[in-house]
Amino acid sequence: MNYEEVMKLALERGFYFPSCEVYSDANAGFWEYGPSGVGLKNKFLELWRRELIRRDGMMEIDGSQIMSKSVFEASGHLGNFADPIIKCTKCNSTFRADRTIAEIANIEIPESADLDEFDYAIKENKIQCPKCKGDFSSTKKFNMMFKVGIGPQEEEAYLRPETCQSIFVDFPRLFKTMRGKLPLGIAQVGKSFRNEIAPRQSLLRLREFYQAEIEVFCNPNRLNEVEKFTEIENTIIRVQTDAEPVTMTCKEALESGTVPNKFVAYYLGILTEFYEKTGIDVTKSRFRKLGDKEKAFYAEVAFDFEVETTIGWLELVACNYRSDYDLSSHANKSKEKFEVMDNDEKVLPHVFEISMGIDRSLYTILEHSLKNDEEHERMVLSLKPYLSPVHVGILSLVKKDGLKEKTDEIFLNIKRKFDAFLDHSGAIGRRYRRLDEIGAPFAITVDHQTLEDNTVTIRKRDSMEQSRVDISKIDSILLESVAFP
RNA sequence: GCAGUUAUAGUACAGUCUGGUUAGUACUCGUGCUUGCCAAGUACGUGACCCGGGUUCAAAUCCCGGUAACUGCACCA
Repeated sequence: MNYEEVMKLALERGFYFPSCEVYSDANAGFWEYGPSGVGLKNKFLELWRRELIRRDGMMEIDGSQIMSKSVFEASGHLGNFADPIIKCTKCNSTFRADRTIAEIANIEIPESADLDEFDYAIKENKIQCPKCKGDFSSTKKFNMMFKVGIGPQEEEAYLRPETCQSIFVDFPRLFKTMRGKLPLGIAQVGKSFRNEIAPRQSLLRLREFYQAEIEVFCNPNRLNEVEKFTEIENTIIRVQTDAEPVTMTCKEALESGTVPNKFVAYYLGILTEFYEKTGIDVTKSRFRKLGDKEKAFYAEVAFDFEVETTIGWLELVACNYRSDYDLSSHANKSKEKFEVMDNDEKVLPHVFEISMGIDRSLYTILEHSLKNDEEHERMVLSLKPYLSPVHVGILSLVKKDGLKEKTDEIFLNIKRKFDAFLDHSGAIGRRYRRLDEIGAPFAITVDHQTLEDNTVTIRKRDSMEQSRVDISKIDSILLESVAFP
């Protein structure tokens, strides 16, 4: 299904919708999750915890969203997370100063250069607006971080532009108190904030968005000593270094040198296995190796995990080998020690990061799962049962003759164990269709026979097949069917 | 941020050009009846002109300004 169909479903069925929509000054780039969206998100994160955090023995933290100025001085975000921009005084178009100068005058000025340098180059080369030939204003820095003022003095602090900085600054304490041993994965789920110039396409480019980030701290001298590698050596991944993605096993990726070491290959493998279990079609995925110009300022090697959707390739996860960039920066700035012992060796750990965009992942799951079943004239959201916001609909065939009471009784017995949805009203077919659209894998219907022999029918979402089971079996059937893999 | 397009119920659309009665339709949603396993029928009901200003006796409709969404460009650590 395409973006429009997913959007319609999201609005009609409570997956997500614009923030503050009743007010006309609502800003672009902010969206909220409704009940169905929260259900899906929570279950997605539970799967993430199972498949990555627990599988690899990582620890999870929950840090502050507002962080002090020093953090971002050290991380480089105050210096580098800003683009030099110039604005045309005539038509108001905004351009990147470095790129415009490179394009027109063929002069390369690094983006981190002094602003004077850009102004000088623009003046010397008489560079004008490519659109209207107007003159440019002087160069300014546009920083994508939101600044906030703390306390009555409004002291300078920032909303985090990525969740991982808490992981870096917390690393010394966590390693000491939680009996850390390299390699050590530390994870965090939470919101990040970026003042995007042009937010677009609902969940796909937000100003306030969810990330699930993992930072794996490792000994850079032991990147090929990964025992767990055998678990994923035959897992198939798709890697793109040139024009087209190539399908290969993790072992082949390692041996061909496509992926630099066992350590990175292992995480690309378990990440792919995770996404396969979300129901995203991983044959439409790729790890795209980024060139030097595309990489973030802190990354040494970078792979973007991208998935093909109806609106093109979508970046869901950034995998960056950040080396010791972050820990040494924070060590220098804070004067704290970040080295740790790895057996007898004292090392400043390197970091491999798996930075997942949750909102984009949820969109992709919805797009890949939503099907138009033309034969039965219905939309079906074929979510994996363990990701569905509603596990089971509990329906009475009709309200009268005591069926309602019997249905209520069944609902009462299972509503704390499963995400169950009770519905008595309207035609039975309509109620099935509604459940199909929010991805409920099962519907249990109470009919007249139920009153005689204590059996109900269970309907499966995808096949629409029904079977009769004893009420006493409902628990165990559901337990097995909606369990995480 | 630039350009173009658009903005009417939960959703999709009509009406706007040519200002004028109670803003219409479909689906959805709620209640009743009916039926009794896949969006049926039937009756009733809830629900909307993006925001602000201007023109006018009168503005959903015309004008100006904002905001948002879509498309393209630019941007995307």
